[in-house]
Amino acid sequence: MNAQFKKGVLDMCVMALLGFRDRYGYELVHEISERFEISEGSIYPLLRRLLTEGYVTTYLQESDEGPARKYYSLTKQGIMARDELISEWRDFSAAVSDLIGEMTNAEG
Amino acid sequence: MNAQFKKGVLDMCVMALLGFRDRYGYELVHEISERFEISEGSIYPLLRRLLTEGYVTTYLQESDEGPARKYYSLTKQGIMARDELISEWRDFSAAVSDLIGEMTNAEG
DNA sequence: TTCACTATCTTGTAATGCAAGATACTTAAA
DNA sequence: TTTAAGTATCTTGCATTACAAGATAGTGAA
Repeated sequence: MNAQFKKGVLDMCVMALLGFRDRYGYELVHEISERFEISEGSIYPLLRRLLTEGYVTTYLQESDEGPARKYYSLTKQGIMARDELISEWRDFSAAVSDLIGEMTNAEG
Repeated sequence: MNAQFKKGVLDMCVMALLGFRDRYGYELVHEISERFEISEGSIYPLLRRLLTEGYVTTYLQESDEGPARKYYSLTKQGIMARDELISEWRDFSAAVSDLIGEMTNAEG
């Protein structure tokens, strides 16, 4: 999988998942991995960025299965950023898919 | 428009356009600009990369309207790279759109 | 001669995914 | 006891790439 495709999209996916319910980093890695390849080295720095930008807040919660989990919760700013990203993604991915469709259908 | 979304996608779009017919840099900038925002500072270095990787060849052609145009032509390797990228893009963008759809429809 | 348009190219910066590795808790097998 | 597997977080440094900004240069019209 082309790593470049994921640039910017990962933020959006994480925020979309957090919009549904709070989640912790490890959970996000596994959740997204069901859709496409992703590594922990991408998610943890990304979550830190979202925190710095005020798009998420965090709280610790103990677990019976291992170390405490750090849950992430989407803020109002996060919701707005997410919605903006999703809107841009829809326009952009549609434009790209159109272009590809036109160029490959008409190919000589 | 989120610049991050374009990472990797621009290569694919340029190669898709070149798969239809040979084009020169300035032309590509304007062609792609009809679909989404793009600048010359992205296209010319990108074309140089494609050349280095053997995905395109070039030839000069004089013009009545200004300086000579450098046309880019897709090689067999370029065609294979393009097809691979397009296949990955289709899978990836579908996965992302699905995830977003599921998370925003079911939102509380 | 000045401007607009056409056309190519370079430099430096910012952003971000990821490999690799460190740390630490729990449980179960050897 | 020791070892390993699974769960969980975090950091460092690297590679890639879009783009702003600016330089250069040809053509044709005002």
